[in-house]
Amino acid sequence: MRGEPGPKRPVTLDDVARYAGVSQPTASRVLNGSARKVAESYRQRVIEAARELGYTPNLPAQAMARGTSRTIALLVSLIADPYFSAMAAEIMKQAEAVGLHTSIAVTDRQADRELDLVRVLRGQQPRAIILAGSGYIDPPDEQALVDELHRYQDTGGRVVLVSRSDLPFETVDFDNHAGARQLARELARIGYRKCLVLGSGTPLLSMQQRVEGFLDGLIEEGVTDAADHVHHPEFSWKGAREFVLSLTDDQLRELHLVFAVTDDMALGALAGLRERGLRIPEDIGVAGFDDITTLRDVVPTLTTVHVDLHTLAKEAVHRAITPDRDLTRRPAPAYPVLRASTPPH
Amino acid sequence: MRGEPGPKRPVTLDDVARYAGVSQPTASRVLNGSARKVAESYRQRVIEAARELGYTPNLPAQAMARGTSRTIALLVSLIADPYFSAMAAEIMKQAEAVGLHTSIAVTDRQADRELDLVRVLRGQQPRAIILAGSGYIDPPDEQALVDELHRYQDTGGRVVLVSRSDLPFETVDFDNHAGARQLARELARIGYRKCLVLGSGTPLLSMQQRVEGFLDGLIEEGVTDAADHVHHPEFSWKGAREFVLSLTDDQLRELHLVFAVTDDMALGALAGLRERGLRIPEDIGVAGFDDITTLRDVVPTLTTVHVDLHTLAKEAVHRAITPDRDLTRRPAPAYPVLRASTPPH
DNA sequence: TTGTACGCGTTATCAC
DNA sequence: GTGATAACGCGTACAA
Repeated sequence: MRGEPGPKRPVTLDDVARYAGVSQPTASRVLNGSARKVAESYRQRVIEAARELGYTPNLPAQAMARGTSRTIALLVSLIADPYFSAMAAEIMKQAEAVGLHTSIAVTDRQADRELDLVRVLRGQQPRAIILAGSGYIDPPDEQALVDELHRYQDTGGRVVLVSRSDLPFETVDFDNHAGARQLARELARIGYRKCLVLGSGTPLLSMQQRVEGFLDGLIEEGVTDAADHVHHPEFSWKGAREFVLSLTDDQLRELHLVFAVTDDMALGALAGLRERGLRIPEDIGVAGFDDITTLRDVVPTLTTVHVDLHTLAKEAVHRAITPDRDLTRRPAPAYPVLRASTPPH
Repeated sequence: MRGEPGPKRPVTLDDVARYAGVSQPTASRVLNGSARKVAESYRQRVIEAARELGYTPNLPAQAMARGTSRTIALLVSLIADPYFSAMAAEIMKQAEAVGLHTSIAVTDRQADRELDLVRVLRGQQPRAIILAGSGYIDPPDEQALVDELHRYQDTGGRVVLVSRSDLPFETVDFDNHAGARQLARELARIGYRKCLVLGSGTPLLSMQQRVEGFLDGLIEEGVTDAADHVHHPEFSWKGAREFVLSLTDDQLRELHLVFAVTDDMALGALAGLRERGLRIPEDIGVAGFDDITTLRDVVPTLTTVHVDLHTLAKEAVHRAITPDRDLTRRPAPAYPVLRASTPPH
């Protein structure tokens, strides 16, 4: 049975020390300190006492005493999104691998929330702040955000941008251009030439790189009018679908392929194309970018560009904990994966 | 240009107070305290000083001084999973609505990690610990976990289980039984009678409730041999697919429907059925449970049981911050949504 | 209403 | 090696 429900005081290092019959600093050295210059007999007693009392270090207290925490703060725009949740999971895993906990905050795509959250996160005294992804509904008050991050940086914090570069801080990203270019070349080689390219209505460098990479790839394969078919609908499943629905039958009929800069948009386009009575892939091919895992059950399986999240996350965490600013940009690999949505044309 | 890169000290409340020409407690009262008994003139000066200096409260310090933080800790088994990420997002949103930040940790389905993480989370001194979802690869050392959580509870922390009830703590869950029962009744009414039921190989109460609800629903509609077709493959997409692949053609042919206790498993079954040459829904219907949003692009659209995440998350957060233990169990709604994967049979 | 003094749990700097 | 003692930034009795 449980004891009295009256909230007791948590077990502190002091309790452990007293219980073990040593001084509190000694207990600290055994349990949390690095230099192990404690007699083995004391050592054992302290460890035993901690175990018996169920001691857990008070992290806030440690953070304050040390002046730094073992936490990295992660700011993502969405979490209930397969792409961002995969990204968050990978970053958390990498952080864990180097002994860091991760605190996540979600902006929900609102730029003003981003500023507030950075402020809060900064208050957590994290080792680094990682801002992943972007895409806003309202235009960001960039200057205020930059100021806030600079203040954080000035106090020794590290700021790392993942898959975005709209702010003047270190960035890690995929090789968007190469991935899209390679995809375009492979598709062109199997007969896809008339391609509709759906970029992002929101100006995002990563997405622009994907558009340009795709166009460059087509041009290299001799497709000359590629740039004529680039559009920038709203950056979402909905936006892509609605754009496709807005096309005329004639416009649709002459297309070989729709390439969207994200899988999400590609699926929106796919939904729209089907609503217009087109069969995928018999009448028109569809390709995306990201290779979201949860799309394995979509039929037909989607041709896309696989991005190496693992490498990206590793690089991001590496930069988050490495003080010297090695500005060598090593984009994470991205390579095309051709599937059923784009059979040879 | 940035100033000297030499890490400066973060701005403290003391700095703000000095800058504003007031004492530190006064600054505290203005910026963080609740009772607003500060002269308006001082008030203004403090706020202005804080703004100019870019002050952010040191959360660890606040937590220590107050003895409690404004954080709730969330422990989920997976984050790169549409179901859990949706759950996490909703819980975070609800927490935010009551002014609480959320700290997420991921067990990656390893029970031993769960114990470690609870220990770490406890160290954060959160207001509450919410454990969402379950499903382990290795069997949990339940007693150690329970002890750890009890210690936390004894110091005034709150423990809330979401969608699991394998531990002796407050639980919030969906109305699994009613949702599955209703689904079964609706399906039976449109002709589905020979139903294969895929439960969870891992013993989980929620999943068992779904199985029983479904069977009860069938029985109410006059299907008598319902219980004969219940199986418990590994609790995953893979497990469901492999189970379906292990069936004989004869067994498959006589089925009208496959019901799996999660959408994830339903899709695994669907993949397996297709590999066996069956057309969905012409040859056999498929239904799941959860109504994962990201499945909107699956063809045919999946019949499932929609779960009201919003209500569940709200209830979970409510319990996490409400001291009195109101043990009235109010399961969150779950109701069937019939889609293309189960046309009238 | 405002300021002084102290405590929160921990680490770090010292003497011993 | 070990143990006093002083920080760390903030909240809060208490006194003024």
